[in-house]
Amino acid sequence: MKTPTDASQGSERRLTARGRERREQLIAYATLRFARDGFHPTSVSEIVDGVGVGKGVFYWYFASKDELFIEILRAAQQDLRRTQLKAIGPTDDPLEAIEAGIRAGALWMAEHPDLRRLFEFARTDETFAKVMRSGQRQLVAQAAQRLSTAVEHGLIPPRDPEALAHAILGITNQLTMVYIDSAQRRPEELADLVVSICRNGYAGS
Amino acid sequence: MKTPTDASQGSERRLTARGRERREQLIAYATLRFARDGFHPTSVSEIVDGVGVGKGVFYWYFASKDELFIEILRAAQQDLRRTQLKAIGPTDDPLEAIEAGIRAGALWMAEHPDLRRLFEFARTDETFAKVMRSGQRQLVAQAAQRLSTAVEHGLIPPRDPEALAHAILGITNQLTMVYIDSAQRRPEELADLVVSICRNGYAGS
Amino acid sequence: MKTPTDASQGSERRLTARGRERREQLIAYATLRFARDGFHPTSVSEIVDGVGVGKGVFYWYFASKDELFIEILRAAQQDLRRTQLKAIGPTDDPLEAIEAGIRAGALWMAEHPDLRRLFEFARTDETFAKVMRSGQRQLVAQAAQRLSTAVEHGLIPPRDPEALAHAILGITNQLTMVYIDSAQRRPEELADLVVSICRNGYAGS
Amino acid sequence: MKTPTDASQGSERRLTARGRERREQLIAYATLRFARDGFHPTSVSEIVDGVGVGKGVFYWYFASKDELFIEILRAAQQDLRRTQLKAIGPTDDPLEAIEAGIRAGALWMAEHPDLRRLFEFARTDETFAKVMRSGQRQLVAQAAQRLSTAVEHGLIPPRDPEALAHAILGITNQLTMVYIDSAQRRPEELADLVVSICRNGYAGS
DNA sequence: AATGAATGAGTCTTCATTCAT
DNA sequence: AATGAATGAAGACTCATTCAT
Repeated sequence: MKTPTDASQGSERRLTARGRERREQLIAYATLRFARDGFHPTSVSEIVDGVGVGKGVFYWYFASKDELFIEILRAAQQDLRRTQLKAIGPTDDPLEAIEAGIRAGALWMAEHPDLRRLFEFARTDETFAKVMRSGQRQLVAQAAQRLSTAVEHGLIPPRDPEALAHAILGITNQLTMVYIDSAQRRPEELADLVVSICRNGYAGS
Repeated sequence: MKTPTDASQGSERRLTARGRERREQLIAYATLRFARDGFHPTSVSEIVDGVGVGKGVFYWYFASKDELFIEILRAAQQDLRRTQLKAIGPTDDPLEAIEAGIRAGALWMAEHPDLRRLFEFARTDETFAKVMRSGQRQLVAQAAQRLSTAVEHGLIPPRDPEALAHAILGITNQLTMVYIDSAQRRPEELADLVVSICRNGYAGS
Repeated sequence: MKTPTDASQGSERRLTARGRERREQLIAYATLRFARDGFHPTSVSEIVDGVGVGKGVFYWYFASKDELFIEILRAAQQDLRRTQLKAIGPTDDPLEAIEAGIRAGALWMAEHPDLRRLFEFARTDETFAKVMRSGQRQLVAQAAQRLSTAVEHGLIPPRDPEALAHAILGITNQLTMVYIDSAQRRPEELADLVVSICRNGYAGS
Repeated sequence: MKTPTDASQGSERRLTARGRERREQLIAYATLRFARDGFHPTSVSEIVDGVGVGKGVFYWYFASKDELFIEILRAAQQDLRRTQLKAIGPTDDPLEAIEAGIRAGALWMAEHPDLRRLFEFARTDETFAKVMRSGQRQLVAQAAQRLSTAVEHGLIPPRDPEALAHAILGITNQLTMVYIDSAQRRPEELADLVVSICRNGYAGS
């Protein structure tokens, strides 16, 4: 019925330099607050007040609170994937690639505790779980691919590569959450720990 | 003229049989809805409507929505711990105990997908994270204790037992989430998978 | 997704005597304000403030502002139809019935200027036009039926009875609007005038 | 720097050819949307988006949304009156003039369904009712004048000419609304129907 | 124990309008 | 002439909680 206005259009509106800045400012501040207080408990009012702009500004840049959150999630997922790919680089050794991937993932999580929290919440809210599943699928597929190759080359015992990939994800999430949020370990230490446990489990040599 | 202390006191009020039933009914329905739609998106109105009672009933049995949720969380955590302890039984073999604990944990998660989802959300909301941390601390302590023993006995290589415990938790959560919610594996299969990966990691024999 | 709450249920909720009173009070005041200031310009806040209750009360009794308006329209249309039928009574003479119908319609409009204004607006807003069309269809059908009978009996010259019914409606609306809102004529006078013009047009004897 | 009087002055600013075009474009599109969706539900944003210009443009050409609407109404009323006068031409026969006026009015309404809808709404909103009343007064006065003459010449039975004029208006509005919006009759047919009913009522020969 | 009614702060969102460029 | 950005009051509606009965 109604022609959508403002940011509600599917395509992004053309923004000036100042506009792009404002947008980033809003995203940054919202990320902070969503991570600290939760998505639902953080109101749009608090966000615009925190940034020091009028309420309309928010809706000039984002179609809704949900859309902003989804955008944050998407960008973060993409950044994680890219960081990981860059870290792995052009290796031929599958085991090396796997380890590099795990390490890069753990480091990213350690260095982006806010985004990690958002991921965690998003998985629990059906509105955002969809987005998370799609992103996670890609992440897991990448890892599973490399694990599969390693199995074929006889470098690791045969086991469901997808399950392994998920296990790695679970370990990374949990250890990052516990040891980074409590500041008990530095990112590099943490990454080493994650790699070691992923590789050997509790009984491995 | 009755003193309207209601449920606000920490101690539970004395309830008739019917009262206890009502209370359970409310808890059960709320758990369902919190798991399906999320805690914040589910209103008290929806809960009482779903159960078919007036709004006052809710506040007769629970001091607040938050308190109800906390109670659900506490009871679930306790049930998980007890289930695990019972499954382990009076073994002397640390390795056996560890495996039994992991298996029991995975099974419990697989059989209580709603509660698992609530756990997941609760960890992301500062209001409930406190409760979760305390419960998780106990769970991890139990596991770490056994892992520590196994290390002392030379049954497994020396590694930070607490980190291992967390890793086990992470693997269990992640694999249960993925494979149970998507109905891809039966609980027992899933438990085997979790045990196997926890023990060996991806590279272990 | 969400189970509807409060008045959003299709069926009316069970109300106490006090509740029914409140409801009527809200309807009466809203009718007044919608008629005086227009539907869109009248906010729900103004309505509850005018009645002296909290904002939630409105949504306890009505699912939305739109629904309240539709209910007002429906009730008014029904009242008009019933008033007209009662006024016509069990006549055998078609001409008499037609005249009685016109007179009753004009009187009702003259005595309910607020509702007449609401009708007028409702016809111009696609959200409510549907409701209006359905009510008007019934009204016109009743009149057309009687006109058709009169034609068959040779009491009036043959002309499209439905068109005649609409013409009667148009005359009634317009003359009531002009002469009642400006207080230039009393309802009975007005009704006589409407009947006379409907019967003869400008050139008829 | 220029004094930013903009369109706020009563007198129109001097516009270039391109400017005049833009203005007409905005008026045309706004008319469309106001008629289709209603005045209140159509936002200025939607209008400028629909035309494909920035928001400032609107306020360059019009002092406000209300003013734009009033201008549309005024222009339409003027066009209707002029069309009617031109159709009547320099007749001496009052009856012929009356009929020509009715026919021209009905035709105009049939050919401008959007404007007819706007008229209808405008009458129900106190902000615009003033404008409508003034325009309608002129229209009715013209018709009443001719009816009065016809009465004096003994061409039609004596009846309040102003009331007759309003009745004609009511019939025209109602029949146009019903039969044009539903596309059941062509404008010329409709005009014939209106003339016939206005002349004879339902009982006239 | 339980209900219907009520509260009112708070939520997200819209929108007419203005302004700097 | 025109644009993107900004304002902020106002809008409809929600909801945890309380209260009288």
